[in-house]
Amino acid sequence: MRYSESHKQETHTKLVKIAASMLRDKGPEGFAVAELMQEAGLTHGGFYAHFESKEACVAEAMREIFAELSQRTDRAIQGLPPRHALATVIDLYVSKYHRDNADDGCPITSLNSDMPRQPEAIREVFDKGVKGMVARMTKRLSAARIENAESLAPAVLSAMVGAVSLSRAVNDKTLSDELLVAARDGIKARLGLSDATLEEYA
Amino acid sequence: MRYSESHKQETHTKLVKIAASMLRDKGPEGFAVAELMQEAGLTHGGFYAHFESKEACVAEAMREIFAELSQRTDRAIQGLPPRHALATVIDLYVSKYHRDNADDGCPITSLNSDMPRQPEAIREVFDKGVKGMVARMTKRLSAARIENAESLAPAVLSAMVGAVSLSRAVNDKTLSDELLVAARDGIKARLGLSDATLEEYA
DNA sequence: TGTACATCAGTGAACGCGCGTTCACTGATGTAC
DNA sequence: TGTACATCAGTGAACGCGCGTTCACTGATGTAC
Repeated sequence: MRYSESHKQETHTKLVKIAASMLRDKGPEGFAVAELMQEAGLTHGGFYAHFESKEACVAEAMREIFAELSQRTDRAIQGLPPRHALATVIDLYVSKYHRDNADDGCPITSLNSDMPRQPEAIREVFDKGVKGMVARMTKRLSAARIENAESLAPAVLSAMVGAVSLSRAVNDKTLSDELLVAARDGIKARLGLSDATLEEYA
Repeated sequence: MRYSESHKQETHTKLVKIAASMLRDKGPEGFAVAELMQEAGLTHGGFYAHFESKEACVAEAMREIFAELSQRTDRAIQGLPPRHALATVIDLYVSKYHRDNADDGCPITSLNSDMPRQPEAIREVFDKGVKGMVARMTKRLSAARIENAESLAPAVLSAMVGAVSLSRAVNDKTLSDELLVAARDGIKARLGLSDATLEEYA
């Protein structure tokens, strides 16, 4: 059963990664321990060699997701001028890809209405994630020389979250597409980031 | 066990009302049939004299909620001039009361991240509710003489939803309050509905 | 270098529990005579 | 008007099921001698 010295670590990483996908796709109560273990090619009993409880697993997965997402976004806008960087962050978040791939997306969007029903430990991880995103948004707005960055950041973030959440919640494809595009354009327009304006500053 | 002729109807109405609260408070999987019946002073077996299944009960409750909310909003802005009416709708929706009383609020906010995991029948009811709200928002924007009402309506609605959802999802009271106020002011500012502007047009 | 043993990631049966649903039943009512 | 009966909203025990968690176990590995 044992393979190499670092084998447990590798298995653990794999489990967290799978949990991170399932958590966002099916919600905290929507995926089962047995299902997660099966996906990793293991049996359900082994779960408790890696996590104290399902709750602890969810918390760890959520921490990992927020960290990964932050890095991925930084990478995507690396080297871009501030206004383009900001527009890119919005375009990436309020996108069809994000809407259609919840398992690879932001937990704020996929889990927001689950959070009020979650235990304290999980809510704390979520809060840290939100605070991080607000802080980074504030920096990006400032860098793009947009006024009132501090009060605008939470407004912009919640508009982004609402747009993707609602476009996912809706079953009608046409309505969903409309919502997504209208919301994205609305947010960018409010920040003076319409495509024409971007060219101007490029 | 029988009381009056209309007794079943009364019981049914009461059950739908309780289900409507529990649905928004705890989510579609978060409340149990037995819990609902107990709340109504009945035993769980009687549930199936009123509903074909739990799913049917959730669908009916959601239809009822959307209808009730629409009427309540219309009543709240009755007689107000268009711009004040619009500002009032936003103030009522993006409010601490709405954040703190999910069981009495809008299902779009309390159930958005549950919807992708729900059966078709429930998603259809949800879609109808969203379409109704978008249509009414469009009318209100037009009445307030705001341009591009049709493309702005879904953007405004999703910003409102995102604001309340996120302020609920967050556990930290200070952060939650900040998010709520920042988002509400942002939406109103974008529509030229800041308090000063309202006075001007009053 | 070769052998005996301790370790512990992973196995798989079993647990208690809450869930949605079923069903034989009860008994107050409205109706037929 | 008084009596016998059909109705059906509501009762409560029981069902099968999936869940998170526990636990005695296995067997390849690293280590002690």
